[in-house]
Parts: sequence; structure tokens; C-alpha cells
Amino acid sequence: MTDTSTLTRNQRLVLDALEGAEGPLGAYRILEELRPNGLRAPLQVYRALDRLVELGLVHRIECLNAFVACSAGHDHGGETIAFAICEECGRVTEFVDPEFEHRLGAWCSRHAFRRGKTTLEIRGLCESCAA
Amino acid sequence: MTDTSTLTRNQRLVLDALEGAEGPLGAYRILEELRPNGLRAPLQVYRALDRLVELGLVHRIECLNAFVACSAGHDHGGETIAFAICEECGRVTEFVDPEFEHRLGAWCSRHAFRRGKTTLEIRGLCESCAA
DNA sequence: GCCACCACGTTATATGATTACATACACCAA
DNA sequence: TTGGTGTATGTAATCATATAACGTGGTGGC
Repeated sequence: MTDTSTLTRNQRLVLDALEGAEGPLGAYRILEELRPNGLRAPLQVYRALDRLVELGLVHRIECLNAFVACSAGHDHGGETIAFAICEECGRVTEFVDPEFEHRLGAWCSRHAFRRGKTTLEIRGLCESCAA
Repeated sequence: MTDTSTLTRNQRLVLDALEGAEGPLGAYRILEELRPNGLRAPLQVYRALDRLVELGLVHRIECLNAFVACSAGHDHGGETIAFAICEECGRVTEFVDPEFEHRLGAWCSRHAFRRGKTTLEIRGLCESCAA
């Protein structure tokens, strides 16, 4: 588990907000929630988010322009994390598939593409919402 | 190849702008390019983009909030399209991997997740830029 | 003390996307 | 011909997301 004891006040607030949420939150949504705690400007939230993402404690969901707390208790060692996003209830499930990793690596080396951050997001309906 | 002869003037303009570009363009960037052609408001661009995406002639790149012309001469039959995005030159390479499709399907059925649109975007450096 | 570093705060602005409403034209049916 | 329906269009206003530019304040090393 990534060390969390060195977070600054703002980072802690933002992380707590995300951990308390059912699903992804947009930066401005987070800001609204934290106004009572003294946050006032988007930048305060964005700075905290940048750091938290860097630490792997928070993930950005590109297709929603929003953020979720990492649900794994540990570091994903640089692996690509896949997200299954329920369009009904908003809940996000993280998972990692070594076979994806392998296929991605294969394609990249075949095309001499130096891989950086990879995004894999599946939208749809989770089991309970599909019923 | 998707029929392109029924596009409206605005759709044609937007598609041409994207086809003429080296890489993805944001909606406002497209708007700037098309002002000389009489476009004035974001909505004109967004409406054309919506339609072009629907027709499969244009793809949205989520991690950039931008759009590219489809480089395949044909319809991708509902398959997930992967994008390799060079962070240096901006160029985007499309590809499809049936094995991804298969693994995704497997994960989704194992978790009873009803799959909708899937996004797979790899950022990094293309062969020429990595050199 | 002084400097460098880093988090923080504030204002303004850029960029991305949508809502609401009005207009114009083609096509078809009464 | 008239009128209705559907689709594309145009315009203004507004919401949502993200960053730039600038200044402040504390902490640790020297």
C-alpha cells in the first residue's frame, strides 16, 4: 500500500472526498464538496489531484473527465489498469489483465512504439443495473 | 467505405479539416480553421462531429478531448478500435486486435457486465520520434 | 541570515460542451 | 396550393473542465 502519511492537507481532503464517493467525481464537484473545508479555487483541487494520480492513489477516468480513488490496496506496478464503468449507477471496477499487457507489448514492439500511459475504459452496465 | 456523398456542407467541411490535419484536432481548433468558411459557433462543429462519429468517419480521442478522421477505408464493424498516440508529433495510429476483443468479452461475461463503448488509447512515442 | 524549494492561495482566462430558442428548406400528403 | 413534419442550420447564453500567471508563506540546508 502506497504511503499516505505524507499527504498535505489539501491532498488528504481530496482523497477522502473520492474515497467517500460512490463513483467518479469531477474536479468541480470535489471543489463544491470541499468548500466547507476552506477550498475555494479549482487549482487547489487540480494540484492535489495531480499529485494523487502521480502517487497512484487516484485514477483519472478519461471518458468522464473525472477521478476515482484507487480501489486496490496496493500499487499497480506500472501496469495498465482497465476500468469497467457502469453508465447507470456510476460505479467503477478496476482490473488488470496480464494478457492485455502482453498483447499491448507485442503490438508496441512490432511497431517500435515506445509505450507511455495506456487507457482502457469499458462503458456499459454492471450486473445489478443490467438486470 | 462508408458513403460520404450525403454529407451536409458543415459535415464535409469538418471532415476535410480533420483529414487535412496531421493529428487530432479539438473542436475549437476546427472552428478556428473553418471561420473563413463561414462557421461561427461551437455548436456547428459539434453537430457535424456527432454525425461524423456516428457514421464512423471520425473518432473521438478521449484522452485528448479531440477528434481524428478515421484512417481505415472501411467500417470497423463495431469492434473496439485501439489508438496509438504519439505525444511528440501527435500522429495517431489505429488498429484492431481480435484477441483484445476476445479478452474483453471474457472479462465482461465473467462479471456479467454488459459492454458498451470501449476506449483503448496508448500514449507514447512513435518510431520516428523515439529515435 | 539567506536561499532554495515546495505547497498554498487568488485572479483571470483558455478550452471543451451543451441548452434553449429561432430560422430555412425539402418532402410529402391532404 | 397549402400546410405539416423532419432535418439541418444559425445564434446567444451558459455550464463544465483545465491551466496560466502571479504572489505568499513556511521549512530545511548552508
